Amino acid sequence: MLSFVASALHKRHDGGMAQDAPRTARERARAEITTEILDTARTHLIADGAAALSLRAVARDLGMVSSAVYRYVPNRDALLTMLIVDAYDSLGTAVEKAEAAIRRDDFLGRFLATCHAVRTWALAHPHEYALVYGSPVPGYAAPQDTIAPASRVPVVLITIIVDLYESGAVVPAADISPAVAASISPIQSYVSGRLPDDLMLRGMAAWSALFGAVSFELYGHLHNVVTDSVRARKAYFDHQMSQVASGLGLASR
Amino acid sequence: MLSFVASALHKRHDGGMAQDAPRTARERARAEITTEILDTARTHLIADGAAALSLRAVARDLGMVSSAVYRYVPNRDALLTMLIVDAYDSLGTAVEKAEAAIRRDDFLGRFLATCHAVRTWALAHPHEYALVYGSPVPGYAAPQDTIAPASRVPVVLITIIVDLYESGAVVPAADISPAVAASISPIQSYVSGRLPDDLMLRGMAAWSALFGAVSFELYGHLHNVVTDSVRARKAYFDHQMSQVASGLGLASR
DNA sequence: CTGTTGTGTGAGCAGTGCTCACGTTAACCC
DNA sequence: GGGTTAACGTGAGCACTGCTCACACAACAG
Repeated sequence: MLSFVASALHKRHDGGMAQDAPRTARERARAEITTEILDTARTHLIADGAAALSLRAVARDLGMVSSAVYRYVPNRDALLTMLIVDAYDSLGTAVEKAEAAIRRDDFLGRFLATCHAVRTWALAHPHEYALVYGSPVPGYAAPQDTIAPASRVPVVLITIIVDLYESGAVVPAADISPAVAASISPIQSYVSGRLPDDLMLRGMAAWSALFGAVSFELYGHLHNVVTDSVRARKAYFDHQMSQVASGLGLASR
Repeated sequence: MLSFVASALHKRHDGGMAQDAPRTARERARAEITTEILDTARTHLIADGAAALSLRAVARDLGMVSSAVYRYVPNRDALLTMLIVDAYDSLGTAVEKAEAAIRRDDFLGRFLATCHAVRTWALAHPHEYALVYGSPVPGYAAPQDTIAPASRVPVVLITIIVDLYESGAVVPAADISPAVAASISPIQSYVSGRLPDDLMLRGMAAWSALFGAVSFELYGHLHNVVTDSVRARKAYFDHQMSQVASGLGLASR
């Protein structure tokens, strides 16, 4: 189940959230106003995208003066970071929920459910997807707070592959070159080498292909390439992900 | 060779470029200043990214007043569009050149050369790559001028696959569902059905996987996943693209 | 030579992120 | 309760952005 991975990844996150509820009126107000700021910021993000998100506009909507929001948010970048964490978490829960609904021994089904959940979420939240998987704003370095929520989808994917591997349904190739094996040591240390290099690499290829496909569709690169009706787009995506699945060793059907 | 595709795609482009040289002094000056604006804009883009590109700053660098550049460029979006076309063309020539250097019957070599050229160009021009393959700015619709330069890389990939197919080295599967086949009718009409649906779909998967991998690396999603030394990143990419190639029916070695 | 058309100028509008001195007000300690 | 401290809200202000407009001037066409 790889629960050890999930717990390790969420430790910091849960720890930060586990602060007891605010006691004084001021702390209550601060927490409330902070979430109000985040909510209206998210509304603006959804409506107009990250580039158009203005701190002053958020302040206006909340009936406060622009400089007042700086009591709650250090600067615009920090606001965006909070929205990034939000988006990762929103995608993460959507994917986890969809994947959990599939019978545990239906590995292909679990993989495809994950893919569909990612695409569906992305189509429903294009600006949030772009904020997270699009080009990072210049000079912006992803802070520590984002890495735990960001790894929720990869954890789901890895878990599926670990389960698949431990079921014995797939035999990994052994001939991975040392240089390639060394290159993925960071991620391998997360799962404590429970997954053979070959399978880990194939999983990462699937991960990369999944988000590549979603990004292409969302950013308009399929224009004049794939018919842009909802049905056609879905049929195309389904087929491509089945193809990716077979590359993972998941028999189609 | 698919030259009919290339010529069809570049017709509009060449047609637009084929205007005779400016005659009057005024026209000469206009052309010269326009390219000067584009050049310094590109310099700013390379240095600070698209979001930080300021029309006023470009004007300052050129020693002219900000409102003067509006005589040459309708607005900021148009400037960005010109830079997008530039970037597509820069990537396109880099890829075409790298692919052309490989023996024509070495299909795997041609594919890998294409992949490497894309990655190398992207690493050398991160901001231009992000402008083109990153999240589109909100409310921005890719204008007609960009589609021809944008298709240069896909044309290279398709050409490789057509050559591979016509060599008889790969046999396509026939059982593509009608819905999936219909979904790719736009791109199939470009190559006039010269490629079986199965191979076209596998080519598009490769295309999508290639840019997915490059984007992940460039946008920092491999952080804490793949060792971030140049060697490791290259080894990882090489392996993943070989994997993609074998999905295309290109025997690895 | 005269009119038209393209080009450069500077002021100006509306908006942005962010800072700062200034009162106010709530929480805390004694 | 009284006094101190720290958080909070305010409005002005700086430097910047995209973009428009009336105006002056130079180059071109007739």
